[in-house]
Amino acid sequence: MLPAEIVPVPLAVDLVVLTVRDDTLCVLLVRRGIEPFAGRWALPGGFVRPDEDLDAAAVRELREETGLARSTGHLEQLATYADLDRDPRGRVATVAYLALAPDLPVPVAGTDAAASRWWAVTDIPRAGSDGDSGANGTDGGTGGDGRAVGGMTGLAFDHARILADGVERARSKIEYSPVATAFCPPEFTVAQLRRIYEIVWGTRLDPRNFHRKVTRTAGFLVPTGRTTTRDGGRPAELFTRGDARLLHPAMLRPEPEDR
Amino acid sequence: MLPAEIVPVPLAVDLVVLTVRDDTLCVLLVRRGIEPFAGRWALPGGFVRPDEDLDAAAVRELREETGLARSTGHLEQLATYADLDRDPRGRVATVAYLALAPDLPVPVAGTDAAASRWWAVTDIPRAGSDGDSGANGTDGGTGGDGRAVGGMTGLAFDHARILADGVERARSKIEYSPVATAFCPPEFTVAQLRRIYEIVWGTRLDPRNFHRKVTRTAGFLVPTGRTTTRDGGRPAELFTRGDARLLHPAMLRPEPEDR
DNA sequence: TAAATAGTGTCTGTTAGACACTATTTT
DNA sequence: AAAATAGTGTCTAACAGACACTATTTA
Repeated sequence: MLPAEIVPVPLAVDLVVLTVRDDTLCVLLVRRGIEPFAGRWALPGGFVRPDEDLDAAAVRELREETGLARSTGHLEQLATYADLDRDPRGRVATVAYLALAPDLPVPVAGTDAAASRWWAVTDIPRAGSDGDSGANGTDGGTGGDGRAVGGMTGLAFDHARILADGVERARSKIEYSPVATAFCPPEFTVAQLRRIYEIVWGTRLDPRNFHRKVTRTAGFLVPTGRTTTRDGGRPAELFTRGDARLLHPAMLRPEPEDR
Repeated sequence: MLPAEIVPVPLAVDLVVLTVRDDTLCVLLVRRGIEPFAGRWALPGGFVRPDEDLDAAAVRELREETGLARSTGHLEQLATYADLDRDPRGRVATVAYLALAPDLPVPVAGTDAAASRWWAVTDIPRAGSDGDSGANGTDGGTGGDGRAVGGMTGLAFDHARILADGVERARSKIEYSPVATAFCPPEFTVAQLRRIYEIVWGTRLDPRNFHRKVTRTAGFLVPTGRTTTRDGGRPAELFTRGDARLLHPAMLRPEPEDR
């Protein structure tokens, strides 16, 4: 039997769902419809049901919030947060997951969310703003340098920290694994993949060296033989994801640009 | 208020405490004194107290089980495990931590553990064995290839999987961060550090190239000016840890040796 | 034709791996 | 001196970054 003095805690999963759209790294946020933090923006998530494992709960939440199928994109456990004061209702432990997805149709409103939308990670709503200035969609220009995640935000709970951890994980993981392809549609060009790296890292990459690098790293890309039709330019070859799980050698993230 | 249908779960932390001793990568295991799995070997750990955060619980358990001070070695969150069937008492979520420590004196028996000792990670007790064949200490020769973590083991709960995840994390983390120094005493030689890499990776490294690599990677090592006295050989310079948190460029893990 | 994007080749500097060689100790 | 370990230098192959150049499309 369990010792009597143990206090069990409610167990939740929260999702950092990232995508690249309109040349911006975006995260899916939902506006909370209930207390605590009613009206504030938060990461999508919910409590783990008594009959499901953590991964199953994350997959279910992802489907409920985005309609994303299990096989699309990438999903991995990020970290667990259980600080005593992170939820005013008392201690709640949340297991955060990181999801990377291709540009999706407008998200579906979840069960307990009044609304949901994509936010540029450099332009997270501040405390006090109602966050509707950008209508539904991302606003084109980012105020930041393309790398930082706003420090003082109005996100509910400790979700600003979880988001920052998720973005940092994504930025480092595309260095040594091919998960950047999770941001791409099933078939994609080298230029599309390069834009992903440039946007996630906030840097510029030489198109020619990038092309050589990704096409010659074993298992990264599989040529389909097909090409895209383009407007003004040579058609690009289309690729699908290879079966490599790690990149040897890794992609090198350039030093941050001074600008 | 929390929705009524939420079932709170007991929250524990478990530690994968690794060290290098007698030229072997070792993990600290405790023999369980109480049910479930009484008599079986398990990772040290315990339930999170109502008034402490996860990191605090991990630090407390580490001190209780090993006497290890907070500042020694390295401690980081590994992953969270909450499968429904991982504990016969019902669902228990455990947040696993990875600790890397220098070779320590014989561990102290914990509060609810009948005994504790270091085990070579390649020689984890099997189901059915009582695990006392090696007396107190690690047995010199490893049966394995120096890399695998025994698949079918007799560890309690899902601790074999957690241990495997922890070892894999350690093996990859020393590639791109200087945490291998956490296995070393406060002052150490290049050869000591090289043995750490060789033992954790299960490979041989060229002493001369390794020396050049670690001494020329900015922030990895700080020379103290002192040297060791040795028996038969030129005295080696002593170093302390540098302040780098990431290695640029990373250490390269050689292909596994065929032997 | 020009403009635009895709893709190849070439040069150079850095670094990893192999290994000859020197340096400093104990026996 | 011999043995042992520490540390440096040198050569070569792989690879990243810079960038000239060719290829294939649309307007």
